[in-house]
Amino acid sequence: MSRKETVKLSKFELEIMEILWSLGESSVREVQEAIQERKRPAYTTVQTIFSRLEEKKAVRRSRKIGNALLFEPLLTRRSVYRRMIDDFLDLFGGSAEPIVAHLLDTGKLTLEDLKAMERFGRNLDEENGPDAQKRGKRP
Amino acid sequence: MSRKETVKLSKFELEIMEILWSLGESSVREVQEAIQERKRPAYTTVQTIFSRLEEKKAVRRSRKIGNALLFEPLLTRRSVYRRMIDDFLDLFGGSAEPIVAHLLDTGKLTLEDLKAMERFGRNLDEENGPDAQKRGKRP
DNA sequence: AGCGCACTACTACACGCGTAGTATTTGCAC
DNA sequence: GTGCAAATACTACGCGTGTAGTAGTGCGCT
Repeated sequence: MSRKETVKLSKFELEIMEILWSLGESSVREVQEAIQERKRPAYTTVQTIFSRLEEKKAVRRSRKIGNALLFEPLLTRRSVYRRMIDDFLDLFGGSAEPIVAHLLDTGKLTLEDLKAMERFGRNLDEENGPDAQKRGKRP
Repeated sequence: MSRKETVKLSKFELEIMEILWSLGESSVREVQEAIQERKRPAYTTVQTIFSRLEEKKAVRRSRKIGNALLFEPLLTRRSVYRRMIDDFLDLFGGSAEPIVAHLLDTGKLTLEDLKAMERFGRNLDEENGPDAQKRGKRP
């Protein structure tokens, strides 16, 4: 029953995954440089996160280019979001009401948005592949 | 700009606050015993959380009954929820869309719910007071 | 007035996470 | 084939959090 399939990711780990999802298979360097300069951590810090993501089976070494490893995501954005949202809802006893109330309250969401969303379903990514449409494997 | 007025609470701290909000001014013992037996931690564990909540100015010692301190919340549920939800949304780049999509997706929320909520506004607590309607201060 | 039980105060510890340094390896250019 | 620049591997540390033990104190009953 309980969604335990997908491991829990920390805030920073999620950020790395987010970049991996958008770039697809990438090196540590590429990911590090994709982080906004203002909050870009040391190279080794990003490396550490990759190790942890590896332990968690959230990414895997896909291949090696020169002396650099390339990593690819093993989890989909969708599954990770599911897990995060479910965990979050649990904080409120599983009820979505407080969240939605707040969203409506602060104007972050309107009934119109909802109707629109229902009209033409979801736009989260599909179950597989990086969301970068085309980006041939670099040689 | 940024909602920094209200401090960040951990999962367990939130649970304690939740109980405090529903019971109003209470002792450590009362709160500890209000936790479902299955996951009830040691008395001193609850005490520790109270200390931390005190440091964070989330509660304060209101008075003393016998040798026991009574605590009362200093934050409203509403303000804490705001903070939590805003923090959470930030994880998704501030967009509510993935969350709502997921909620609709999993049936945790329907358009009907939304319409109902809009029809007769919010039912989070008002800006002050415990939400236990009547419960005279015990002598 | 004395004593015990409950409560408070203080201390501890392990684990996750953000953060990064140092040491070791290795591909590549010459 | 040798050396360098860059990458990897390993180690470290401080803070937050969940968890609780122990030492000290004081209210209330007899």
